Amino acid sequence: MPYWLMKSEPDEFSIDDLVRAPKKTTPWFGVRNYQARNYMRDAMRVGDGVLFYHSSCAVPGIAGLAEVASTPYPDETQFDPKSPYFDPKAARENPRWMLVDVKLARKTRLLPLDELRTHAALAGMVILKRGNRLSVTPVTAAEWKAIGRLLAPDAR
DNA sequence: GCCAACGTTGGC
DNA sequence: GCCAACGTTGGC
Repeated sequence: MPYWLMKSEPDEFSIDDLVRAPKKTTPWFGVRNYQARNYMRDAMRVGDGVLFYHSSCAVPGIAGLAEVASTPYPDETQFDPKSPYFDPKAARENPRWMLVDVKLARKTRLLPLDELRTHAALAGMVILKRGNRLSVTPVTAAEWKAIGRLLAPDAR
């Protein structure tokens, strides 16, 4: 599965933070859900496409395109007692939380959740399913392509 | 290993 | 701020 959607709360880390990041790359820290971790640890490959999604904000939606930029490695924040993501059960010799680096491809116009819902081609997206809370979800090639069209530089 | 209680997510 | 949905925890 070479395409993914990854949620971030813009108050915490936004597309503009990624634009400003060194090498326009960030470790995708703070994921504390096993299924989401497993996608990063077991399924992602360098170069996979990523939809950068803003959640828990005034207008949730896709804010940019990115790509997986590293193989998996331990999330440092799990070892830091001062971090909100500290996990007392994690140990350096036995890390519990793994992440990948995510590199910006380009910031796009905001493609709101409301708009995603209007497109039949996107009706099956995991993100649109009721009760979905997973912060990392697979995206199909067809969905990726449809979103690419909606986000083409000359698209509305 | 079950499952009730609890905590978190995230759209609204 | 509300609350539905769902994941995790912990007593048994």
